[in-house]
Amino acid sequence: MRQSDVAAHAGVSAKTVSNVLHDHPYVSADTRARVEASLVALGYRVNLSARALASDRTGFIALAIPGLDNPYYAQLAGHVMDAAAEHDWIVLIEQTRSSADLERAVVHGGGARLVDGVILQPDSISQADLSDRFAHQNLVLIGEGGATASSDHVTTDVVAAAREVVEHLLAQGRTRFATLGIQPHDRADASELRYRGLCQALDAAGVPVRSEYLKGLPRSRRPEAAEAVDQLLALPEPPDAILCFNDLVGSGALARLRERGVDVPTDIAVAGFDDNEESRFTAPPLTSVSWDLEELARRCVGRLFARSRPDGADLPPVRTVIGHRLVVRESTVSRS
Amino acid sequence: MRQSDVAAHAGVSAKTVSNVLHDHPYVSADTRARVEASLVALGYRVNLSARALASDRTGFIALAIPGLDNPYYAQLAGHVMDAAAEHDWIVLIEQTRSSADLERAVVHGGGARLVDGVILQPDSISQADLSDRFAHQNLVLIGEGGATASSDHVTTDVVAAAREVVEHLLAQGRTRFATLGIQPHDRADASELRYRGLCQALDAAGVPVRSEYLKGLPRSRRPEAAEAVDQLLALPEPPDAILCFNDLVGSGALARLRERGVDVPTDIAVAGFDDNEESRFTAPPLTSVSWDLEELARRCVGRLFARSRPDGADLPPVRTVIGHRLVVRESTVSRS
DNA sequence: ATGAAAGCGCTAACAC
DNA sequence: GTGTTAGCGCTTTCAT
Repeated sequence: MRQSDVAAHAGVSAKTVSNVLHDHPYVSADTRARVEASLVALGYRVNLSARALASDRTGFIALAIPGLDNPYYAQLAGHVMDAAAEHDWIVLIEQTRSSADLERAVVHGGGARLVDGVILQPDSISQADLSDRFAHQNLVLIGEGGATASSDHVTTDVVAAAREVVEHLLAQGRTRFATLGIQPHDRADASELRYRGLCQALDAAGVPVRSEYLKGLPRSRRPEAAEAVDQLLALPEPPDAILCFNDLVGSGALARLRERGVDVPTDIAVAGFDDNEESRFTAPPLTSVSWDLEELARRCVGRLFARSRPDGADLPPVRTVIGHRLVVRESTVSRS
Repeated sequence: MRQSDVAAHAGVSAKTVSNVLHDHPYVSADTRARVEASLVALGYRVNLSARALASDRTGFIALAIPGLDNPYYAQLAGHVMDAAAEHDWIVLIEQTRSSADLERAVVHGGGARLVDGVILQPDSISQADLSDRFAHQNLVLIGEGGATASSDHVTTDVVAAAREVVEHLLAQGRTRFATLGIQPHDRADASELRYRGLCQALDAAGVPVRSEYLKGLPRSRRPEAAEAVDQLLALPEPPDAILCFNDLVGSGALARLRERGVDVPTDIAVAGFDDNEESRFTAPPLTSVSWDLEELARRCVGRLFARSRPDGADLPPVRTVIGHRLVVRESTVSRS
């Protein structure tokens, strides 16, 4: 049951058992075989607590995300777990509920230094807020924020993505652009950066950005979208396109537009971000930006792994940008 | 940083520090105050690995679910994490991907006995398959299965729920009942039990169960539902009601019916299970069964907690049934 | 290539 | 009430 039991059974010392377990090079083939047989015979299983105490590495990493109720994060979590498993890491999921305090707590070390590293998707605190003195050594930031952070950083190019969506809408002849959950000077970087992409595309096309069309949302979820849609429809000249913070907002907006008898995309086109599976099944299916989440997860875990190695702590911070793809569906283009 | 450091700082022994940390009764108010001051001054944080090694309790519990990509499980996970936090437990999420092997592995002890207990939602193995010799001591089964298991068991009354849905549909004048992902003799208990409820309601009403209307699905998700819907529509006499395994299937079915120009609920009524948030936003909104997931989570964690106490291991297995509620929406009843 | 011994930070008996 | 002592099972120098 313990290593020493296995050692006794195999007629070797505990150290040799440990060597076998860790694929240590200097073990004779003969000894290795005997030890492995005993391992199996006794049904040995490491005690991870003991290993962690002795080695000062726990085998856990934390993934701190706003919440699992957003399918985007749930999917991300799944990919991170898969990527982590490749390095024999177990993932602890921490829901920050978009609380800045909880996000900071995670950066500080998450309670009781029981993780070898942290992957944090900040939502309420901006990159700039994560000043260097707070930076946990083994921290990877996910996000769309600027390159100011001193930590490793795996990000999407959300400005470009937003620009592409808007260019697509412009190509469909749209001119009155509204947003849901996307605003300048938003508490969340993610909102602000989408706004920047919008402006870039509109400025290039000479189409004005009209502030009465820019609606903030208390939370970026389906139920919150409905009221904002009502406000847009109440305007003297309603928009003919709505750019939504993410697909949850898009889903809520589509439902409300349908209730109100507005035809999508004829009257108003709608687009979102994240490409949730649901968006293939909404009425109509929702045009969205798809991120390469598997790549994102692999990169995050990879950075953590690199830093956890000997000398890894000295590596300079790396910024990685992962790809995206605009998925056009019938919420922006009528089926011919 | 360590307890002994705190002890030195406060001028007491490590044991006293430990006593303070554990709210041990016999500590003088004065000593307690001094130790707590030192705790704060030195920024002490327990080393959970050391605590786990010494106390033989890790502070972790595992939640084994098919996958986070189903919002039902994501929501459940959130509730379990909240309930666990009340007992200072940290939740390890294990995705079984509905693999019977992985589910069994979890029951066997989940890798490296690093959890104080396991909450398992079996999907591929039936309750009967979990024979006693496999039963982990601290195991709580979530499910709709029978009462045969020898472990603690927190369950919904899915038979009654299915019966209620069907009674509701019968009251709307429906007579030709189809199913998606619901069949007799299904590998999954969950499917079979829904079927049982269907039969009970139909038998009582004298409405026949027609086997050509019962469609199995490879997986209970949105994409899988479309093809099965096509098959139903191709029948000489299509159904006028579809009972879906869960809301994901319902969502996929609604999308396909819409594409095919079938009016819901006029031509065909559709109902599901789980009451995903999405179901309030589908076109039309989906009638569904809502479980009290928070209660479910609290009960599961509560059983684990009871068993983890001294003498808790001797407690007899408990079976708890949590409530449900039929949420009627426009997929079964036209807005007047 | 293998063994001996120390110690990771904490908890739990038992003594005082 | 508080201190002393002895491990928990593993890794890690350092010998051999």
